[in-house]
Amino acid sequence: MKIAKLEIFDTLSESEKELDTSKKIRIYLCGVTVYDEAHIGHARTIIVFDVLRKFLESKENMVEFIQNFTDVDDKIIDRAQKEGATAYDISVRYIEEYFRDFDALNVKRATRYPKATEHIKDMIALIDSLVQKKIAYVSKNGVYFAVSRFSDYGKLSKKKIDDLISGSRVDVDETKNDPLDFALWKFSEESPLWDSPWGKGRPGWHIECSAMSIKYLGENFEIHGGGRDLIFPHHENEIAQSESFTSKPFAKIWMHVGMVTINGEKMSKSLGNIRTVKYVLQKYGPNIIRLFCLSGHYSKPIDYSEDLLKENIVKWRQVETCYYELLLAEGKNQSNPIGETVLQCSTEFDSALSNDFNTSLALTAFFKLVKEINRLAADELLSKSIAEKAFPELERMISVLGLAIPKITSDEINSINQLIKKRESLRQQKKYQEADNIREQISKMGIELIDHKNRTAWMKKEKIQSDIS
RNA sequence: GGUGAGGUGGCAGAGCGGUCAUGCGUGGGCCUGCAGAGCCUAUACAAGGGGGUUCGACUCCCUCCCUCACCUCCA
Repeated sequence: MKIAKLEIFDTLSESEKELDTSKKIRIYLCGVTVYDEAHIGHARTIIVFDVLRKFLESKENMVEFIQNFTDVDDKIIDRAQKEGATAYDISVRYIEEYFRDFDALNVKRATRYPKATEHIKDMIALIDSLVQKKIAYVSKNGVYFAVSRFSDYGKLSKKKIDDLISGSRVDVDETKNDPLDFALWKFSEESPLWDSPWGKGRPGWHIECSAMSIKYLGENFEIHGGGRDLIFPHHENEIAQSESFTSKPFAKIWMHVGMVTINGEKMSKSLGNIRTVKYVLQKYGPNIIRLFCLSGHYSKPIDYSEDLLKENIVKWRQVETCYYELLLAEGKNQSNPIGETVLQCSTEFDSALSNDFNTSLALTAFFKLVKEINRLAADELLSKSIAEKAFPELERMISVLGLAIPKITSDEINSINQLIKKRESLRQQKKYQEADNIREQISKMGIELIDHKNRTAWMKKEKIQSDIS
């Protein structure tokens, strides 16, 4: 079933804009510069877009999702020099690390991950066109985009050129015609470098996204996204380059994700307050991180704290319980006390996400269903037939949110069932100590028993290091 | 200084011109051999300050205060 109407707040027009879902939805997300470990700030942006994409796909939309790797950059070169490695070595290493982290976070791989270094020709072609149009000029240190030649400059970040100049902290560079002009191509004699019609060197940062998004998604695609901190100058410059090149509006919707803060301050390497994805993954696992990252509206900042992460452990346990209660439900029950709730929660879930992608409200709907199922389960009102109604919808929400229930094998199931039987008979004989020993034994397999009045259910618990219980 | 986003109960966090979600936490009770899960119930002056509009504002307008982000690289 397709979504009736999906609206996303567009930074450029400062209003909610309807996403055209009549055909393939093209999304370009500015990815990471691969010079170091990814942190939770990166993770939030990428998880938000991952859920957006999964939501769209769950609604039968075709999505083409492109996320770049910036693999040529001053930071990469610095890092390489420090380590006596090549820039290439560094970027290859951190791309590998990237996939290790984000596969573990259950992020679906993008349609493709273009790299800057593999698109030098496309960038040169774009720059060349701008030079021909006299929108870019060749100077002593490189090729620059002349901001004065693009009258809409500042439209995305709502900045006025005069304000930018007066408040500017940019180093005065006499070789530029205007302090605001930015580099499209930087001359250099040191590796990594490529030939260009203007001289050896490497591309500026912004041009890669213009070149690659246009190449893979066309000149006017649906959504261009990234962290809020990219609005200026990165996305502003992309607009200037791209629209000067194509003479068409660039992305239809600009979607920006709020920063992850820590003690109220932006998480960033330069402030030295980052928590790497690896660190948090090890302590909390992917599901807790995802619930945390989706707990507030994507456009607002979210403050990292271990207390909040821990709060999500409780919630995650409820999801696991719910999943297994449905999985193991048995027996017949004519009445269906849950059909309405399922439909209602499902509708609320979709409408929350359709209304500027409100994951916070969507989670409320999701947990409403989870709690209702758990309540029925506790009262032994779940039956196979009810489970069959609720399960697909629950699984759909779980998969849209990108959560992953720990898998269980049929061998495990068999041995668990046997142990439960044994424990049951011991309990009937009131041999509680022995029964508890078996519960302990099962618990070591990562299984928690849930005693109901007439039968014992169980669930497989994800191992979470920071879970005190 | 400029631009933008915010300030909601112990914490997190939505929506909304009128009945102020929801979750976590906390108190009491129930269920259980115990534990977990679950249930019932209670809990909070909730809205940064001050004006205004309105029959009525947390929600609209003005003003002041505060926080954060961007203006250099940044998701």
